[in-house]
Amino acid sequence: MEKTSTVAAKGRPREFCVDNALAAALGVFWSKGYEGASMSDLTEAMGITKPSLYAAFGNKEALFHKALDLYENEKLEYTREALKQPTARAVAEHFMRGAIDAQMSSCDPKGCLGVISATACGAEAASIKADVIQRRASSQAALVERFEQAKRDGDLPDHVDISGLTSYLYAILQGMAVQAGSGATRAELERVVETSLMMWPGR
Amino acid sequence: MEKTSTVAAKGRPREFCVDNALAAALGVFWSKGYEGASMSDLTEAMGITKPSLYAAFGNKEALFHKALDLYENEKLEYTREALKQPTARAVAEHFMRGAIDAQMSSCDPKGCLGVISATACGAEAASIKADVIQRRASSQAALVERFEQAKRDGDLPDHVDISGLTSYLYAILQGMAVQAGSGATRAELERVVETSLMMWPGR
DNA sequence: TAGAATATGTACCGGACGTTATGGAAAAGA
DNA sequence: TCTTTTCCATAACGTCCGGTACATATTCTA
Repeated sequence: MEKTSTVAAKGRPREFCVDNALAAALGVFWSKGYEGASMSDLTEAMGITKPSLYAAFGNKEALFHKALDLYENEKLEYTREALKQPTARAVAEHFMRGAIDAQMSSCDPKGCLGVISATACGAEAASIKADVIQRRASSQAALVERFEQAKRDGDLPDHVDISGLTSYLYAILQGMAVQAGSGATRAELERVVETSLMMWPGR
Repeated sequence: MEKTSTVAAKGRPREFCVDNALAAALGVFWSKGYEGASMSDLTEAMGITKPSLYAAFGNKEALFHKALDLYENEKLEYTREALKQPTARAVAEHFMRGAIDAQMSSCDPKGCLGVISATACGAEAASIKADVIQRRASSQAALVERFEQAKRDGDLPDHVDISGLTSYLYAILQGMAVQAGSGATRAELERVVETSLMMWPGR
């Protein structure tokens, strides 16, 4: 007796687009952080009232998790693209240049939502922080796997510490996010990338 | 008619040690961030009441700036020590190993107060963020100067982008702080440092 | 056309926040 | 001892927080 996703809704239809509202909420969380974003900030940016928000998304925390899903799917697509690059070096370069585009987009807040949410330290953000850290771990695991493949390909020297190299690359990405959030220019971040690539093994 | 800092205070002497209280406040800010630290958190950790806190430190923001002074003087001493190292590589290594000690001390909160405060995004933290960013800029300028000296010493190749190299090293340090605050182990951070040193030019 | 079901806007809840007024206790100088 | 100064403690202030009743409005089903 599963309800096939019928087109005809029962009651009064909502007057706002859930996807648009969620995108607006993501923008608020991204620029103000989880705790820094008040319900008033959110409802104002989303163009809805609080009861509508609670009816559609549950509560503030659930809204954040959904915004984080959207962030991963839309803004972090470059990370999945990066893993498909042919060499370890190209993977790293794609990661870093993609991070610049994502963190310095003129129409999005600066910095990385993951870094912002993981360094937010309030008590109420504990579950938020845990979610972000877990997502990062699985993303990092994928990169480890990619680098191990690179080593099998003879693309990375045998003596390389894969886990260390992965954490190292992530550290650069996170540091770039910190700097992007602190007012760094795109040119400055590009010089960080150039410097990193200068040091990267091979070529 | 300047009042020489007389030893004899007029009225009733305060019953708590200002330095100890400030150190306790630093611990709270460090682990909870500026906005995450409530006045109740602070007064409880400092062992004083709110009126005492306001009388001695002004308000929450002034207390934070003084805690930040203490943090720079005590916990970031290794950065000034690092600049005295003989080679650019030794400077970088001292920075990174010092960062591990500072960010992973067993008796201090994990991570870096500067990174935490710069990524805190609430509206009330704007002045806090500006202060932290400004301090970081002057610290970074000192490292640029040190690397320029290294270039003059023939210690860094001429083609190196000093500013890029500095931002790159800071990015690694900031990324390590993010990871330290996210539950990374000391061993993991040490592998980041080893990887970074593996790639560092020279030796 | 009645009724069920859902969305909306207003107005409000208890609680935590940073900050301060008040009142009394304690220690210094006279 | 008296005055002055500064301290400590309680309790309250006004404001904002996340979250919610309530009544009204709009759609579908029957």
